[in-house]
Amino acid sequence: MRLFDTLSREIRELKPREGDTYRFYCCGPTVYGPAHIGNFRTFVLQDVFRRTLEICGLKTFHVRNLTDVDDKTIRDSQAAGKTLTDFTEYWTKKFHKDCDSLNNLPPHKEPSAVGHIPQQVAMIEELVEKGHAYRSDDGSVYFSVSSFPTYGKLSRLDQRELKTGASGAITDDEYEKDSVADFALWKGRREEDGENYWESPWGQGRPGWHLECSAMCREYLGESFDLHSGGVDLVFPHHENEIAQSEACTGASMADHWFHTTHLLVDGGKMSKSAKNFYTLADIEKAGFTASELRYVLISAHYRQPLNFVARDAEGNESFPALQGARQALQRIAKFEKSLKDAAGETPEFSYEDAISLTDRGSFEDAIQALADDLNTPEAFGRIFSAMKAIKPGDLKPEEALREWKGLHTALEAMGIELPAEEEKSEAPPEIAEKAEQRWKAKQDKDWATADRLRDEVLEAGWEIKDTKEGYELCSKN
RNA sequence: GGCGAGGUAGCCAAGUGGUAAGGCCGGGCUCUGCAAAAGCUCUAUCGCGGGUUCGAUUCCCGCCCUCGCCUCCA
Repeated sequence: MRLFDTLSREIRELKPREGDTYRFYCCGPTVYGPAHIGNFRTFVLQDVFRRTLEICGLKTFHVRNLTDVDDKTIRDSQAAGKTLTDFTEYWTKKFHKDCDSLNNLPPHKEPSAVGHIPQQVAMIEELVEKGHAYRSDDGSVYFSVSSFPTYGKLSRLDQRELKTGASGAITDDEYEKDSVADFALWKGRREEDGENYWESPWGQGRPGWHLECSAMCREYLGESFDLHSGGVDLVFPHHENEIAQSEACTGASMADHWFHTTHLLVDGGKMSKSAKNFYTLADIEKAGFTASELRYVLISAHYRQPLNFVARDAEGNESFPALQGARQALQRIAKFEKSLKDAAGETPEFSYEDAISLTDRGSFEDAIQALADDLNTPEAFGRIFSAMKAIKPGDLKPEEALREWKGLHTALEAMGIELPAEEEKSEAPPEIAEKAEQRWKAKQDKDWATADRLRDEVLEAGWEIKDTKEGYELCSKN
């Protein structure tokens, strides 16, 4: 598999450092509220990345952290009148439920910042010892950027002029540091932190944000590992600072490869609560769409391209045309899958593990290859649809149909796409079923006026009559 | 201001130095009493202006526009 590397700015072949297991770290969510669809673009893409690696024959070791202590978790837990732990556990559960709905494989390890305070403190001690960090008067400890000559290599900081405080986020009276570029490894306890503090050699306080990832990477993946991942916005400062901490501490190169996903836009603009275009999975489901349909949309653009999530139609109504399109496309694939299944006669159970071990993907090999080439999900979809067009299930021998069926499922598993279940045919209320039956009789008698009237009545009641070769079907419109 | 990404059909979105995948929507056709469903099929010269080249959407230069980052936002 090949993938673009942010550090070298090249598409590079992925090779595990050790054995046949690819070991990587993904920056996870800060659990202080529901994750939004932009967050999930990243987490879904990371999941497709992992699935592709595994289907390409590698084993993986996937670590993703939970940030459960920072300004926001402390602030919002206090506002909610809960302990930090109760508060973050609540949002962690929500996050896991959403990931599950979206069909993301759970990481092999999911460490949390609060669960790794000793490791973080130990790392700071090493950094202080080695002269890369200093304590300030308020009990905080800062990383000295000037002590780390290659600082900025990931974000090409050496080539930028930092506009100090351009984001408006610096409030330099809060903490005392030598240089604006320095960042906190440990934050001295403040009044507003309440009971959320830990003991350390520098007094009571809590770890800085960047540090947790460095400490947990080291704990579970060692000094050097295969790949580190996150959204583009993490390139600077978060990942830059992680590199500085880790490499200053261990002297070893932190990660061989850096994988960053570009942001999602909503209706061409940034998603924000004030613009009322801020969506969570719950919002999508409330609007009548499924997590699977959202997943389709989230991987419909290449990960290094901005993805424009269209929520409003040309009239400005919030009708989610992107999700409607996804629904149609998924239904088309589902129908094709059904026709392959019919042509094959019987089809076996086919799990993700089966997909990993399958070597003959038939006509869908091309789709897998598109994923293996810099995770080109839109190209993969294109190739799936092209293959579907080329295959005539009715003309295939059962064994050929089975082969294509397995190949299709493998391509879908690689992207984590779940097909919609077949439409419910029965379960219509008796009076609807009765009308449909009367309509069928009228049709047999060629009494078109009566037949059409009954069909319209049934339709108004929310059920659609579809004639088939043998008779008719009743489908719920809901 | 600095750095980065991007502008491809109504919408979404791949890709390529030799005249552009795929999906949605829409049109046409087939089938059907009609309809739905299904199948087939049609719809772009790639932001603008130069340059390099036999030839550029693809390379270079300039311009316009959009988006992101510039210290705790995936």
